[in-house]
Amino acid sequence: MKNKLVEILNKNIPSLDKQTIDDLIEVPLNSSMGDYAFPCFKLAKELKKSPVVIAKEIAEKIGTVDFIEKTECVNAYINFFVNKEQFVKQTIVPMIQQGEKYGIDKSKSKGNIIIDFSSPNIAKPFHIGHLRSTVIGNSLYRIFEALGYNCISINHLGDWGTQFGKLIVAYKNYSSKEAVEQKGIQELLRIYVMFHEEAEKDSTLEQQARDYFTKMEQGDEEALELWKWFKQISLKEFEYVYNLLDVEFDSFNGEAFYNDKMAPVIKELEDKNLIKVSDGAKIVELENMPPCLITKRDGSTLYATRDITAAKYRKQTYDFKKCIYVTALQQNLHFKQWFEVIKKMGYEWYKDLVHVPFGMVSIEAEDKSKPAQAIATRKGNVILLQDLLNQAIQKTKEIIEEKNPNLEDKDTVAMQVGIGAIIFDDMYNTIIKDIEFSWSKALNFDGETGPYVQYTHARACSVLRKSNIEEYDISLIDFDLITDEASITLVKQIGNFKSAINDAANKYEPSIIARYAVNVAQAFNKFYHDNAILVDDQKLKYARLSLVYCTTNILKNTLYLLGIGAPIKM
RNA sequence: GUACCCAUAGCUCAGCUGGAUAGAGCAACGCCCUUCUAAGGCGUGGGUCCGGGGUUCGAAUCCCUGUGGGUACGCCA
Repeated sequence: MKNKLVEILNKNIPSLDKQTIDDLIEVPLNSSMGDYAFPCFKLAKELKKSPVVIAKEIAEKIGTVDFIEKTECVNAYINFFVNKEQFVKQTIVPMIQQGEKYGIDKSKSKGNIIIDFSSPNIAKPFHIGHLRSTVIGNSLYRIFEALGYNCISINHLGDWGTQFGKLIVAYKNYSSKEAVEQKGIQELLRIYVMFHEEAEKDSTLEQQARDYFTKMEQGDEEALELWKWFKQISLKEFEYVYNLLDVEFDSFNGEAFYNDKMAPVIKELEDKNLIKVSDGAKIVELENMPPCLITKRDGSTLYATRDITAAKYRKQTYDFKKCIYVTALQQNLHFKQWFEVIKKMGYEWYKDLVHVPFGMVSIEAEDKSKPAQAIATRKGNVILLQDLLNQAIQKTKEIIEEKNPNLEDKDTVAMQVGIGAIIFDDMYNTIIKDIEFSWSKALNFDGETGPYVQYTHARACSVLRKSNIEEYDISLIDFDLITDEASITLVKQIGNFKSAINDAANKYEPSIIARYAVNVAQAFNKFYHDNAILVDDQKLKYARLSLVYCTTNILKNTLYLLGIGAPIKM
């Protein structure tokens, strides 16, 4: 409908092209100012007339058009009031025709996009700090897939480095096979912390750890066996969390995977004359930035070396359209640096490397007047993700017992809602913002929250269920029965679904989907409150139900895009 | 010291590539369940959009600058 308006305006304002007109058209917040509005300020200069006069002239030229009921000039704005029936029909018809698939293109025809996210360190517990990357990455995966891309999720595990030397030494000194098998990561963490405590007293420990890591790099069987074992134990525990969160990875190729692939890349950098030696380390000098370190004095590799190598490998393997890295903002410089190195190597695809940074998570101090505490695994100042999720599930169970004790399959619903609340909360704000974790806020399910959206969806499902209508026949819907303010607002909102997805993708910002979901839910709840749906008047009932049906699909899909389940009862 | 990020209601935040009276939620207070799920809806109060310049017909939005907070700056990741 907007397109048609653009056509008409374009005919009457030849000096502006369609794109410009399209950009200028606004949707007023208040419907008393029309459904679309065109501001004439920009035309004032070239026409050398007051914008108010221009607005009037254009409005007169346009005259009457079939789908526009009324045109009104307010100051320099031309406000268009569209024909409600046509507007509703054009919005709703494709949604009914495409059902659940509306707005979701699963063709995977637009090429490959890699999303590198979650990437926890092996042998350390999964805490709320890891949640953000996981949840944001997963959502971006689903968003880009909905736009027709083939997404590849890569968990770039932190599974290589001196820390594993430390772990081996710690294991040998302070633990046993039985203890690790029984207690898993908890035991690994315990001995890792112990190692650092002991290392302060015994300075030879650090050297022993480095030696063990060197052994690993040289392929020492005993060391590698232990490393593999630690990795396995960690992965098993991570799997548990990923299952709860409903996150899947196409690849777990972490840092260790690139161990034997870095030498050729270093050679390439040397061949291209990009390497300089500084204090024994190999570096690439950059403009307006500190240099990028490629190898240490002792010749061993660094973070950037592995990222550059991984990027090259991924380009060769997947020929990606984009490679997206979801990591904390603190790593900004690191990514800027090595992206620049890729550029200097002459690869045009450096443009397709995207860092999606997010803000820090800290933990609210018990005494709220004091500053929040940074997460510190070694100091024990952590909130384990498992604990958080379990608390959320528990809280949800209590609410269900109170509000809907006869609900069937309470456990499944409690899981979907409890976890949904946590996921939603993490992505409701612009991801760059820091989060100060607070139990009371995380477990609040009122207002703009995941459960609110889920609840709205369940409510809508309930109405559909009671209607006993399975399919909607467009030819039987009287669109002119949808006229009230609340209904029209709802139609406008659900009509924004596709642009919300595009917007979220362009900005790498899942919060746009989350906010959109709340907007739709609010519009639906208002509609639900104002309009009885299951009424005796069959025509009216059918028309309103068609709206409920579309809303249900939209809500379900917004939740899906965020990685959240949509229970049909709660 | 240099670079990057942030600053909007008591709190947490929206505000699209500048546009018509700056919006939600939480918290507070009041109202609405004999009607389709009250995890809901409605209402009230609450704002020098950090300060100062500039660009513009028009700035919370763009530019410059100052302040406050955060983060990062060669052998960790």
